[in-house]
Amino acid sequence: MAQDARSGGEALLFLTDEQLRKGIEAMFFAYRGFTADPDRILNNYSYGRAHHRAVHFIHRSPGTTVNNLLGILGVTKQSLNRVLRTLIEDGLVESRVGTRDKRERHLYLTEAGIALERELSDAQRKRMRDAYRAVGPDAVAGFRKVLEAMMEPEYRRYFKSLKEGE
Amino acid sequence: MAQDARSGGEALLFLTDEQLRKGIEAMFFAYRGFTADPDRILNNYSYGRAHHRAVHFIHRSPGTTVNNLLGILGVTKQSLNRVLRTLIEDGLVESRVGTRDKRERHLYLTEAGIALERELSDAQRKRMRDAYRAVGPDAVAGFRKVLEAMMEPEYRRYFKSLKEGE
DNA sequence: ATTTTACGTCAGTGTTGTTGACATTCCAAG
DNA sequence: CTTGGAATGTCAACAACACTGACGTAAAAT
Repeated sequence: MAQDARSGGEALLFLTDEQLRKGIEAMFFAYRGFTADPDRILNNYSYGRAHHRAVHFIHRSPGTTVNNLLGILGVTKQSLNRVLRTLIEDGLVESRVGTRDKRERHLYLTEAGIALERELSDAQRKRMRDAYRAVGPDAVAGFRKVLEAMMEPEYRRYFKSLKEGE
Repeated sequence: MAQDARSGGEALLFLTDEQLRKGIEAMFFAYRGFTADPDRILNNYSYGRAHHRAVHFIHRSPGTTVNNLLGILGVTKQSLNRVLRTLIEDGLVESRVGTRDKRERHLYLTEAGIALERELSDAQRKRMRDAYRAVGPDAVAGFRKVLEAMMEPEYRRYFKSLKEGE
């Protein structure tokens, strides 16, 4: 891959292969930090990240359908179903048959589910807040811009649609 | 970003739970984008992310030992060993007994290993470069700052030690 | 000589992803 | 109204990859 940074001069120095590799590794280590706290908590409940993701997005969009969740999470419905089944059995998630379309199942967190979601997101938010505080608003704005630019277009669209107006 | 730190004396508005949640979700979707290209490539070789990580860090630090790699990757030796064994069997990685300390195994990429590493990192760098280009150097600087702040201290130290001087 | 370190391996388990098969429900064409 | 296909979700079996625990070998450190 051409080292196009050279041709542009000083202004593009942040695009050297070396800089990009640092960015890649930073992403790797940061994501581990990002998931470390929830992972520890989930371990106590013998749940995994898949449970966390399901709980998170059900919390964000109560009443969402299984199919909806599939699109967001990007896994097979069978994989999601296993996770949902345990969450339902354990009384953290409630599944209601759709009234308009009885094929659909609408998903809601129970009180216990809300409690777990809070425990997880409190921990994750704390890490995010500490990081944000350490670097200041301008850096945070840049952080968010790069993350958005890195998403697959399909999910970027979804993400942006959430930003304004929920 | 609709709200900003400047408005109405709310210097900390970017720390609201809502803003933090957006950051968390951005991280989730971005990381998926970040791994999407390598995942597709690895699929052709029937390798997984674990192989990618091993290949990446052996490439970055040729001659690194198994123990070293364990520390960086944060997995058990059994887990790493399974991956290394297939990479060695497939002729992508070479394991040489240490000369100074014969207990150690020093790991190197073979020609084939270097080729795979290049294929993977070209794809990943391209995504990173496109994202960087889309947002500009200031945003990238902020991105990097937040990522560093989000790492576990132990790995942040390691990461920073790589930044200067390799 | 004994202990510790580095590495490899075998066995067992759990989470999470996959495909394949199947039941239910909706809807539209005949 | 019936029927066939599409959509939604469930169950079963399997693969990848993480984990723990136990054991073995070799070499370095004490």
